[in-house]
Amino acid sequence: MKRPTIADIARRAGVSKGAVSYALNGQPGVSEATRKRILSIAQEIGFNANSAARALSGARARAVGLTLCRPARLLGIEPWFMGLISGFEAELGERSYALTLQVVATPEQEVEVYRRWWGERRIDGVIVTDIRENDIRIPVLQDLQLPAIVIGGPGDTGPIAQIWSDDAGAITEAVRYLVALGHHRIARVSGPPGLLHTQNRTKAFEGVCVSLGLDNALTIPADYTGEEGSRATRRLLIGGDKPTAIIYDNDVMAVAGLAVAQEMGLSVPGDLSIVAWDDSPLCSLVHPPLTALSRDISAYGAQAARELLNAINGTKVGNVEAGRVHLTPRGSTAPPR
Amino acid sequence: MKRPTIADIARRAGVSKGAVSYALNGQPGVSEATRKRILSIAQEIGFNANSAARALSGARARAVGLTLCRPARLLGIEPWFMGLISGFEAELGERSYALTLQVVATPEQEVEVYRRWWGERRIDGVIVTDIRENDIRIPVLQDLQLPAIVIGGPGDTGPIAQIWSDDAGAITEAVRYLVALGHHRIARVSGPPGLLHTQNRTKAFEGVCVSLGLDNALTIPADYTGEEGSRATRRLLIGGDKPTAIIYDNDVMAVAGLAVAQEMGLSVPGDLSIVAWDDSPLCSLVHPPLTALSRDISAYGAQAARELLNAINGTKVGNVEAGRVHLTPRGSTAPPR
DNA sequence: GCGCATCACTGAACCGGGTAAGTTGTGGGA
DNA sequence: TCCCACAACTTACCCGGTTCAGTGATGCGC
Repeated sequence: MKRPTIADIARRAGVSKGAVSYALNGQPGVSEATRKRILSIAQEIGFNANSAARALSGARARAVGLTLCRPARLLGIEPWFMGLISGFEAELGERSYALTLQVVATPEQEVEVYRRWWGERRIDGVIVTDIRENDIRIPVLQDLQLPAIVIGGPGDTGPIAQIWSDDAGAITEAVRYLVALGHHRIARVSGPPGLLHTQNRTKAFEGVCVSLGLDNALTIPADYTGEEGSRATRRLLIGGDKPTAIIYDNDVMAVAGLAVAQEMGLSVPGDLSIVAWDDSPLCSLVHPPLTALSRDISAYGAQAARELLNAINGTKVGNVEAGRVHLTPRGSTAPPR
Repeated sequence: MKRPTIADIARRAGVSKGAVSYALNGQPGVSEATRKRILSIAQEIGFNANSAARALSGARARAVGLTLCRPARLLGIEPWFMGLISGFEAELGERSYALTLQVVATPEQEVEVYRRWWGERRIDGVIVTDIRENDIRIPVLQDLQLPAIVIGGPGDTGPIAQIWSDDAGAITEAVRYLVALGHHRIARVSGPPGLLHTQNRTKAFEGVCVSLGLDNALTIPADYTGEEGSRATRRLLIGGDKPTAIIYDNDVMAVAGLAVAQEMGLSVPGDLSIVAWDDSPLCSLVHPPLTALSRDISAYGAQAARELLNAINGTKVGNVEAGRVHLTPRGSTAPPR
């Protein structure tokens, strides 16, 4: 089955290729009558512009790239990325941009993928996640002049726009809530300490604990996986000065923490309160359902996609804060016994 | 920053564009010495072939497409798709094929996406999941002559190759295991009844139950979400003739079922044994960890990608069965009280 | 020494859209 | 009546690879 081209349309409409191109792209240079005729022929024969030809003639590839840099076993379970992806899609699909995905193991590989994509002209821009301090990807993107949007921050990303959510406000709300319930010994199991938003959260957590007079606020670093979440939880719960509440930096670790508590015969929330950062269906799935810091990840992704498309189209893009994070209390938090 | 092209390489090497193309693609027509010179220049200036130009000149787009047709809230949490994706990637990345993703709401939209991709020459082939009886996508793919591989089956997909895992063998193993533990009343909570592999599993489940003399084997249809998993579990557990073991068609519903049991004060595995189909980190995350029917989803995805690439390259592809499914006993199964 | 095959390359035509520059045809104003 | 402006096109070239038909030069057998 031969794919229809603008030449086919031109032949049937009795005009030149150029006229068809103008008509299809809403450019001036054709009469309204001709434009209508051309559009209806295009519709009739099911015409879709060859994306390669379009991309080749200086225009856009009409695709954006996303690299996923997580170990495979975590990728599957963490709802975060899929939430983001479905948010991107909602926005990209509408403007018929495609999303190109690549799973990588290290930031170095990520840089290589960016370079290749750029060289191949495969994409018009990229979405950058899991930003670190002095992230090696930033200078490369600047060098390639590849439009980009950074998810996570705030931090120093030079001219590349960022979008972030109010981590400090969120953790303040969570700690205040736990304190209001009567908790004094609150611990936190964090994500990878190299990540910028982990650092921001840690700073904020320590700040609010000091300001509320909690002196033994402890953050144990982990890596978002269930294994490390369990390990960190065990470490916290076998100590003498056990916390009565733990805040986890993602849902997976929180669920793992809940399992450890149950396994050790502790009652949740009686003996231990649990708060998960980033709500997801996972949190409501377990028993008791987990109190969580919720934000609309899909909307977050959609906003990021919009900003990226703006950056691609040359609109000046500033740093933006995404929608608010709020605490969703569920069964995993209560006053300590 | 200007992207290097083969013309740049040609100029520096003092040969024609054509010679460079032959050299880079390992075609005959250039001497070994010239080829080496050209390759080293390409390396030096960081050349990457423009994918649009390549795709335009009759060659491949070097990309494959995957549509995800699940409600957004399920997409995020079900590890299955991400497992598949990371498997595809492992294979595709090696041959520098890109993966293009699109989230859709209905099979009709999926068909439209296929048509658009094909018209735009954006992809060389597609991976089709969640196959149904008389699936509307099959005739469209045949019509477009778009290379494809169907994940799931076996079933009638005409000339399009399929890859599936041994569902019948798996469920037989699970039921035999539960019977050996002493269970007589075994129920199952299935995925959407419209899906081909749900039907295959249901048929096999009923078959093995009859052959083992279990007369009240009940399958309650659900849709893979936690909500429906909970609902189905409640329905099973409030009846008079309660099952002592439940097999769930995915991990999410199994975890939801576990939560319902705990909420109702039932002990797992004392009062109720639980088996999850498709193992994932989620199963080991909860307490007690779930006995599961494990298969290497990532390897499954990798194999599917290989088959698809074969189909794209015109190699005859037959239907294949993926690696074995095996039972991984964990803490959620025990003899009934 | 001649003819012929082979090698190593060149030149040019494609692929299918985008777009600048050129060409009509028409109407209006002076 | 002539000139000019403008709409409504057409023509031709561009993007950057791939590929096929040619073209010298070389080697080899007889």
